[in-house]
Amino acid sequence: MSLCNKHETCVDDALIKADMICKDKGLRFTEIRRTILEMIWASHKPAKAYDLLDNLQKNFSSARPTTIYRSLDFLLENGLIHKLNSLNAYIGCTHPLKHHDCYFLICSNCGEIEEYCDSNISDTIKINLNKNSFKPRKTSLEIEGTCNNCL
Amino acid sequence: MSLCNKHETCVDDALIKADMICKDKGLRFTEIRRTILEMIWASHKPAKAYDLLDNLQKNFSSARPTTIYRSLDFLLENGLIHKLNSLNAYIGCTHPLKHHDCYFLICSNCGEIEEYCDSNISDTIKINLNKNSFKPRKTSLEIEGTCNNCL
DNA sequence: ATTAATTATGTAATAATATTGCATTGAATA
DNA sequence: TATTCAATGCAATATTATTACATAATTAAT
Repeated sequence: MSLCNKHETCVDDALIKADMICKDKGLRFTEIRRTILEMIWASHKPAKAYDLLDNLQKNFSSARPTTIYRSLDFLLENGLIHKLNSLNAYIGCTHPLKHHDCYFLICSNCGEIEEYCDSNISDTIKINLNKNSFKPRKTSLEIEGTCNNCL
Repeated sequence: MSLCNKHETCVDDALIKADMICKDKGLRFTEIRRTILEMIWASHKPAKAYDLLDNLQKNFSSARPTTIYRSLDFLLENGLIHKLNSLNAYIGCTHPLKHHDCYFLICSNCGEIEEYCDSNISDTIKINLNKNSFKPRKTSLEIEGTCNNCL
């Protein structure tokens, strides 16, 4: 939690942004989807699908794995969350409006994730892919290590 | 297969290198481990654990999921293969001797993987992590897109 | 307003990926 | 040869994710 210095507001911010984005795109931000996004934002730790399911079932007793995965797909497709492939886990996107490439610093000591967007890195990758004539669609960069706080 | 222009020898090369590395480090490169590495190298497509299992059982009928995962762990730990987190699949390492950071170009059209190692990218990442005082241990960079050949 | 079309959810089953724990075998070492 | 440690055998189970088909809710068309 330490890397978030305004956790009281960051969840609300995320939900408000999500509302805007969905309204804008004519998407249905249903109660289930909203609840799942809220649960994901509740910590800065990566959320696991079946933990989300357990939680969701407190309010939506009919929830099943599909319920979760369908909502996760929705949230992923619309840039509201990211999947951390190396952890099979999901985390809220901090900038769903102006979406550019971003990567993740995963602290294996405290479990905290930092979404870090740096155009230097994206640019370097782009330049080198051009050299290699590869046309990228989706980049996943996950760096496991020890964070600032834990050092 | 197209990106490999000497497939007859590349599998053998990989096995010879693996032999050397294991001998050097005093590791036991058992028949099972060798067979699995060979199966992984048989294509430049990512190998799935349970496909490897099916294959392995032809020669080692007692093979079970643990058999595979234990060998995959061995091969991963010793830098002989990589795991592609975004695909839950495994691929041979092209330079197990001089190991530096490397990343993967995944063509979603033909399924081919290219292991691409570029110090520009690793350096840029390192510099930016230093700025951020994060101490990296393991970097996973996977780029999905369309390869040279398929364009 | 009513119907039709589309999207979201309910529900069950199952697939795909991976791990745990304990027993046994085999290789290396003392 | 006895001992130790590493590798494998084996069963069970945990974790992650998808498929298929039915029903309900929302939106769009008439």
